[in-house]
Amino acid sequence: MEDPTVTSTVVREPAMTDVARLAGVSHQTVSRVLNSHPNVREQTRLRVLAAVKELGYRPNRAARALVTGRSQLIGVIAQNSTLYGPSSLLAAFEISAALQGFAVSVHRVHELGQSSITAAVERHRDERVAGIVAIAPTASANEALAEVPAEVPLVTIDGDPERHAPMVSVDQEEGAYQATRHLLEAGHETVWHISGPPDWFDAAGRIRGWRRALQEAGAEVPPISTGDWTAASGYRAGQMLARMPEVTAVFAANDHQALGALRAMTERGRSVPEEVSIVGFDDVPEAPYYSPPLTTVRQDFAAVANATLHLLLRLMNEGSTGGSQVVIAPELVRRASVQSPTRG
Amino acid sequence: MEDPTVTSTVVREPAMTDVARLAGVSHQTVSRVLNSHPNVREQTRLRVLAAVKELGYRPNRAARALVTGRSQLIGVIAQNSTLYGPSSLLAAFEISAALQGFAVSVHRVHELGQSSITAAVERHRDERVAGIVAIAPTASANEALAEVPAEVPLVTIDGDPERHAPMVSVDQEEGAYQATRHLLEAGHETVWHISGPPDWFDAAGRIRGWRRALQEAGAEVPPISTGDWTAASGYRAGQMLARMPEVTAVFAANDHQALGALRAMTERGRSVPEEVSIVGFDDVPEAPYYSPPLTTVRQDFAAVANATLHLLLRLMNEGSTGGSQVVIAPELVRRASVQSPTRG
DNA sequence: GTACGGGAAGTGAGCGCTAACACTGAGAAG
DNA sequence: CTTCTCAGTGTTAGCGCTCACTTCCCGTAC
Repeated sequence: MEDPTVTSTVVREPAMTDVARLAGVSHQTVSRVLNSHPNVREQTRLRVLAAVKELGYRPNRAARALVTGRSQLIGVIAQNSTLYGPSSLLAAFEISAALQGFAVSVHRVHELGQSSITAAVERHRDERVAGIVAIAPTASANEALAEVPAEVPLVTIDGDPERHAPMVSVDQEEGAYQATRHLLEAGHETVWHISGPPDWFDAAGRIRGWRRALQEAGAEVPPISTGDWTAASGYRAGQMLARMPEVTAVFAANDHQALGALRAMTERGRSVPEEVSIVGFDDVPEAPYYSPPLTTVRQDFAAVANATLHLLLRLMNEGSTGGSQVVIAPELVRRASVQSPTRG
Repeated sequence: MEDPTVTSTVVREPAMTDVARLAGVSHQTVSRVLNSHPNVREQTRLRVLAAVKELGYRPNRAARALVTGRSQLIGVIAQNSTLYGPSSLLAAFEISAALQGFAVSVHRVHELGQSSITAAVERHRDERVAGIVAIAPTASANEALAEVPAEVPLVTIDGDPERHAPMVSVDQEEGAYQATRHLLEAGHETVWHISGPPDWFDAAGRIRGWRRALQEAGAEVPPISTGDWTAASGYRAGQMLARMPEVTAVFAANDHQALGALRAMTERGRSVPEEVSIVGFDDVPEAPYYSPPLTTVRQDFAAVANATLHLLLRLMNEGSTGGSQVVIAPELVRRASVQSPTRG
């Protein structure tokens, strides 16, 4: 039989008062040391730190969050997808945030409808996150975000540029413009486009850039094939385009659609780039190994993530930054999928 | 001039007591309603719910976490990568967790060394997460995890099977075995392997499966080309293999490496599948659109995510489940990159 | 000498919640 | 009619922190 008073002693994690007792100071001094406040004698500071280490003390962030009303947590809303762009972005953001000492709480929504976005925002606010980042590439998502009270620090990625709110995005229009110009300059009479889902701002921006380049060059603007970012949709679009002999240049709204189109062309015996040139968008790591290696437009996701975090940090500290929007420039990457058309 | 007592009133978020006051009950009753405790009269319940709605009350999870010692948060440790496997897994897990009402806090580590894993665990424990999931595909990561105190609910994905701990993984060896058998049955004398990084358990398992299939068939076990999961490394390995006429069948440890090898073969004029057959692993969404469409092994990440969550939930509720390990079976997906060798 | 200033601490309250316990009243059991 | 039970509710005490305030002490100015 053991001593009941001993067995009943719950093994409690050390709290700030335990550290204080060991260091021979008050809990307030421990708090000051841990939050690197000034006005603590160096000698005291070291004594506290030693006690922290000895006890293996771990500050309770829940308690801190309770009293300050803010946790050191950034809430991210992303969609349920393994699309290259959004998931690269997410990974990059998590890295950036960790570097600044923030943990990241991710909430995936299955669809970008208003209600699920709103629910995700609510969930994050329950958690008393310090700020929210939303990857909101569609209009419906942006409508939901517009309803979020202004006091919630919120930065949108790839959102509606018309919404006057803190936002970071890649200049899709510019990227698409460059891609299309590149094909035009290679000598193609016009460029066909396999777009992304039209309710995505990215897709719309790429369409605008493509169209602007064609119009500036006085080229015909052919009908658009609409895809859904998947290789499968690019393949279906490619099957159509492959049948039309006048198609010599295709700009796909992302690399995976470009791959699908490539495959369709190959199957139909239209060689790329000899007969048909193709340009993608994203520069996925595999793009150099497609057959042929894909010319594409690179987006700098790390830069987007960084800009997002810094915008959010400013928002959290200063309350408001107006509707500052950051736009990151994309970059054309030339590989082997573009060539001058063989004159009939 | 306004009444100073009014102007000094800070706009505070409604707390449980505010709801209680409005509903004419005690805050404890509100708590009971919100946590769906029994022994609350239906009529009272409705009154409370109405008050909650009217005030837009949002329970403070930090306060709850403080008193219960646990948040409704699951901490995930993943590596800094956009590798298809890990990121699909992560996305799938976030979905599963959200379905069960858990938020997910993700911590990305840049390397899988002991110190960074330990730091990530500590960070999550600070946060008082209810449980931790670690995607820990290397030995060093597993060593760090072995140090985690047993009272922390922890489930490892793709970890060291030798470590007697709750773990979920895909049967890599079986998948590789099937892939290799498939090539052997097509008539190839032996199968060359482009492996993943050897310190990854997945890579090691695939090597074992490949070797077992060869040995069972009495085939020669050729030297391994080691890759790092990227298409670039597959390409480099492929450049070697393409120069060796005796190479007619290649099993790449993932689809991206397979793509790189494919590219190298094509560049060297060795047609796939006519001269060389290739099998990958993962079944990335783009695999059907490679040239040729890639035969590969599919991993069911949603099943892994689900199993992980349920194991973790059991661990959280029951304290221990022994070292239960769940293994998910992979599935061979036949496409066009495998063919019988052309007899010289 | 007294007064003052400010660095270096400590004290007490309270953030919003849950757990434990106390209480109430109505119906069942004796 | 008392006693018991138990559903339904209230009361109280913290959880572990930070914030606002107070206290102490020493150096300097007058």
